[in-house]
Amino acid sequence: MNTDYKSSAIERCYEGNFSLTPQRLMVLEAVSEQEKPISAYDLRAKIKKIGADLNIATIYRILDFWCNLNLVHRISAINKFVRCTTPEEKHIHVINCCQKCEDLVETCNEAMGLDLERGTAQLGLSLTANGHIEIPVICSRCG
Amino acid sequence: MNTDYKSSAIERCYEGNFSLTPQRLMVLEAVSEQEKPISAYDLRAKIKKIGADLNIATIYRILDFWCNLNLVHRISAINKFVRCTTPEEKHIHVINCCQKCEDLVETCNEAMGLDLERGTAQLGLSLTANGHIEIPVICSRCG
DNA sequence: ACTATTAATGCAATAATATTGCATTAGCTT
DNA sequence: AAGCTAATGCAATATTATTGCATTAATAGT
Repeated sequence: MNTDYKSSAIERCYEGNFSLTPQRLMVLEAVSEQEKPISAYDLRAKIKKIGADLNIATIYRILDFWCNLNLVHRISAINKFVRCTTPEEKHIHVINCCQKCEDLVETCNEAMGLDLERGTAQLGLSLTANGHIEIPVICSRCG
Repeated sequence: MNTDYKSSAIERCYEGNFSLTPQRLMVLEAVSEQEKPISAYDLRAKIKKIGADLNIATIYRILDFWCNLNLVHRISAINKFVRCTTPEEKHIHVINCCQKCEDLVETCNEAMGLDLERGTAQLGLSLTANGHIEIPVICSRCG
């Protein structure tokens, strides 16, 4: 877990008055070590290897916690979780997820975000601030 | 199930040389009667009420079939299925799904589609033709 | 019409994902 | 230290989805 990432976590917990418990930190570490999205159960197994045995409900609750702080994203197309690679920014998180290899590229494409915002506004809808957008793609390696 | 929808179904089966079996039609009917997304299990229950008892595996397989023909979309954010409301068009399907009530608005916003395509291309990725994009929104009623 | 072949469905078990309610523990506040 | 609240533990269960193999239906070739 790089410094920026950890400091983002500390900062957001501080701002929101949430406690940065050992379990929460452990889950965040484990997620952030991964390049690719990981399932809640696999994450649990991974954490078990380093000696801690968290109940699956705890795992889900903690993942949920970090998702709300936007430090983790749930990739619903594949029911897996991944660290946010642009935690320092307040923006619309656009996540390009390869349909074949599950590699992903997260961007903070301003134009894309604005276009989406405009598009939804035209329909009388509002883009949810905290959500992220998943784009199904084929990456260069798989294409 | 309106006429356009049914004719799209017939046409696509014909073109792809797929058979339009009673079960497939039954599932398509049941999905298309719904405004809101419905889960595979609820769909099964619904079909059961009108006298047919399809195994859950069959339900999934058939939903998958229609998803591939783009007449049904799987809304992965909520693990539910919904009829495509713009079946006649070949375009990028943009589905705005309300985070609260699960109401959705499907559009074929050209600008949005093009912008997404451009955005992914810039990253060396290609938007998958058959995929759809889910946009998390809050609808006017829930906002 | 008959047979061979393939596609679709049935069936049952099971895998994978996620949530619930309540008990317990940990961390703050006074 | 006592009281309060938030977090976690625990176990059961709900929900979603897939698998392998058997059976049936549809199709094509003769």
